[in-house]
Amino acid sequence: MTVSRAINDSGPVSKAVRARVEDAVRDLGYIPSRAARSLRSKRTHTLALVVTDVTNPFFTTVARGAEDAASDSNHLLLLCNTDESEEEELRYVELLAGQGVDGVMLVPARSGIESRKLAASRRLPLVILDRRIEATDVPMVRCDSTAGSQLVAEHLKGLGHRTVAVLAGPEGVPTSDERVASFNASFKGRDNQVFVLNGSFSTQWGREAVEIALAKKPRPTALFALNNFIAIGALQVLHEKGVRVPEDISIVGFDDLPISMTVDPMLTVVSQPAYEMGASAVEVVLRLANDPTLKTLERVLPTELLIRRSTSKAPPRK
Amino acid sequence: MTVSRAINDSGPVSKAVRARVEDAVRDLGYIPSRAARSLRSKRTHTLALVVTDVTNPFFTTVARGAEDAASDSNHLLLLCNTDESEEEELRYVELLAGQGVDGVMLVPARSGIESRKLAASRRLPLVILDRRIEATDVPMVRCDSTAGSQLVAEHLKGLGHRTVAVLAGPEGVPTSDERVASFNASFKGRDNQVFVLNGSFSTQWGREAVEIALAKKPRPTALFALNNFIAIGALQVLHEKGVRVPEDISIVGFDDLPISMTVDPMLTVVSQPAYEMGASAVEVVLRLANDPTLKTLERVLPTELLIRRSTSKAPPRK
DNA sequence: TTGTAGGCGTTATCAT
DNA sequence: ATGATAACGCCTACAA
Repeated sequence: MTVSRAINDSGPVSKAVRARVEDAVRDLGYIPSRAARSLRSKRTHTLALVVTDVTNPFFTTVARGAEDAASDSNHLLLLCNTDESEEEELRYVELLAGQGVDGVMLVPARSGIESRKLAASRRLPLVILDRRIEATDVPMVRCDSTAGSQLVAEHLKGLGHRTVAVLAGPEGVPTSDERVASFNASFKGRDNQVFVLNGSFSTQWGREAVEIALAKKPRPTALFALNNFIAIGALQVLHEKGVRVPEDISIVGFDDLPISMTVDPMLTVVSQPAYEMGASAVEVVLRLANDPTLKTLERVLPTELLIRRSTSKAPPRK
Repeated sequence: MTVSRAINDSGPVSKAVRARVEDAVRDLGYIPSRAARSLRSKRTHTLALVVTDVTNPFFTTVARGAEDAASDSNHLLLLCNTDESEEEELRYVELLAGQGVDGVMLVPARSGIESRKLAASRRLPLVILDRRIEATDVPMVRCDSTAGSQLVAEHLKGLGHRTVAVLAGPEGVPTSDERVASFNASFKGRDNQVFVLNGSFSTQWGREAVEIALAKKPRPTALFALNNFIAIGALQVLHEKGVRVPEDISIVGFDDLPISMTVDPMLTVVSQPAYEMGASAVEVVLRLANDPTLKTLERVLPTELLIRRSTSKAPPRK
């Protein structure tokens, strides 16, 4: 007991004893057992980040922000990948609940309804990350996708584009649906036309989608890719086919690639503060852990349109 | 007790009782406490991956490979970033030891000597990842950097290059030193010359290093960047200055960028099987956890030289 | 087939 | 200022 007090500064300990304890700790290489501590305190000093795929530079950056913030507050970070699967998501949340993590930051595959129920029943602090869902009883940390899509719509309209193909993610995934909806709403106009192509958030789909888009009549003069992978897949195919960007077709992406990963950043994109999102989520989930009665809050981080060289005036119409 | 048996199939339980238990589990949403289990069993079903920076696509991919493998064997994965700092590394390993993780996969900042001592004294299964260190008592999973560098040396020699600048990482970091050494050894030749520029594994250093390299006399006709960030930084500056690749200068990188992240992969690189490395490390660390007497083994994965468009014949010498 | 006792390593609480 | 006791939730060993 005295040792415990000495180590944790959790009570009075005489100088002499404290010194003896410190010596012993050093000599024995003693490290307190987290398992035992957790058993007593119900705290594991561990947070979990559940994303769809860390391999996506956007989530990588979120993860780094989260790990830094977690580390600052003396927590460890568990990383989980769901690959957009609701079953995987639920499996992880169950595992994490049993693990007794202090909090979970979740990028929900769909509505996250099961995960939310489970977390609620286990009093597991849960924060929804990146994606907006229909719920008022969960804290959310996300970016302003709506504003981002609106900026894109304005930008393209301003350049005289009338026909745009939206290379979207899976129908039903909130991020994708939301971006589609707000783009549609803002782009609406007398003779403006939008083709929405739903697929997946992958390079492969970007490659396929751009082929489909190019075959549409009338042919779109601009593309709006709803995430970075889709944008890259599309650019690859355009490059291979010799379709010039932006002379022949304009393209806008969502989610920037880290500057440290591109030689010649030319893609006009909506960029999101990924690192801050991760850090912010940790802050929110820890606050929730310390005060479960916390009024659920929604933190919306600003997006930004970075206009680069992949967009230009629409060609004159015949 | 009967409940425990029912849940874990660890002893005889009558059909009737088992059913009742299952019902109760469902009704109550009961999930066993990992903390308590760990306290008894000394197993946490958690592994840790300690890298220098997840943000590096190479480590991102390693992490994904590790998480998939961990998940397959029913383990969770903790992620830690050291930013090449030995203190951070040791801090994490201590934390992880206390946490009682089942194993640690470590990309050592330097020699990892302190971490290894600590792990050994705590009987914490430890696998060294990616970097070769001077030690025979630790399992290692890494790529054949030496062979990779040799391939680069042969390739450049074959193209007639005589003067090469190696844009290296920090002196003392095994990966960097090893690549430098084996490149030097293989490139050696009558009037061949190598400038080694030590810095850090960052885009920023790539930018600086290329400036230094271009100022050298005689001016190098080829650059060898020892990781992907350095290569990108170098390419950025070359691009900005209008130095043409490969007409004016050839460049080779180490570590590929995921194909899903480049529009026009043009960089000749030594590519490493990052995903397999992560998966392999999990396999090794789990084997070690199950059999601490395991003869330490070294698993060396093959590297590959992907010749693309950033290298070409050296210009004729005056 | 089921149940009891005890201990894993901590720490809150109540003595001394 | 220090120590004894008990309990966190689980599971091994041993009865019944």
